[in-house]
Amino acid sequence: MPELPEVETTRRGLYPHLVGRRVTDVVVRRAKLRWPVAEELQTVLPGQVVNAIERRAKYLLVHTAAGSPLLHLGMSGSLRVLPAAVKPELHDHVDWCLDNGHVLRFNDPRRFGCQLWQAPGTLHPLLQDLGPEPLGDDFSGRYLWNLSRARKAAVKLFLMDQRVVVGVGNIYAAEALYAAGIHPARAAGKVSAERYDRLAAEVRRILAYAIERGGTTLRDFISPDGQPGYFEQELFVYGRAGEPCRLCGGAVRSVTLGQRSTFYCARCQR
DNA sequence: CGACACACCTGGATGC
DNA sequence: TGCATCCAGGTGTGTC
Repeated sequence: MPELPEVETTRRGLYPHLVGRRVTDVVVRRAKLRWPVAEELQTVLPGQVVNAIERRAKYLLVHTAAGSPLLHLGMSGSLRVLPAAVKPELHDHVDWCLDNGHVLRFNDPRRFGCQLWQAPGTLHPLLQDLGPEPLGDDFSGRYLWNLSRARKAAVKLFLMDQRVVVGVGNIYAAEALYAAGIHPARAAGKVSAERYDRLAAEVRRILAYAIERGGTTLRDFISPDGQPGYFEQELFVYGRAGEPCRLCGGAVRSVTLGQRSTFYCARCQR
């Protein structure tokens, strides 16, 4: 369930358990993730102390003096810190053994995630073409408007393009467009500056709110429990095809855009 | 470049 | 109950 809020929640949850800890060993049970687990995870990481955990887009960078593991959770990945004695289960692909008797355990049924390596002083190629952080100062309605002028693609696909802005996945793209009153299939180049201002504001508001709500799942990193509960109740359109729009009562519709399900209200979004 | 289809993988829900 | 089909929160890659 990793969209940007979940990745940020993961970062915050891992921070107190990892920073200052030494990695003593790395156990790879299944190396074949989206890409093979980087060799450096086993040849360089053991012995290193974690200095910080950074999030860039939906990636996590675990900084050490010798380099930084670059992690992505894909569609189904999760990271937890557990006592080393807890037996690994199906799809627990990688363990980082820590110097306090715990392990950082990576579980990912679909294996779309990855564990790569960024050498000190370099920027990993996967991070090179990313757009601005949606919660940062470089992201604004004006920025979106400027970049979109010649674009014919649907505004939803534009918003989900990680070169345009990072971190907006299928759920939050639908929710932000709904909140901004913009039809997801509208050509990106035909959205006005004013409406992009609204859209940028809604993206920020919704992501920030979700991160705030994600905070309640921090305990999961020690004792796994249920899923974060914020979305089911708080989504306005995502996954609600056929159900009434919470504002106008009209039926929420579903269409496919860019091979992804897209939900919207035809009355509230133009 | 931009736009788009496809690929990667497993599991859960649904339908017959 | 068993089996086929469809769908899922991401994103790099290849083609036009």
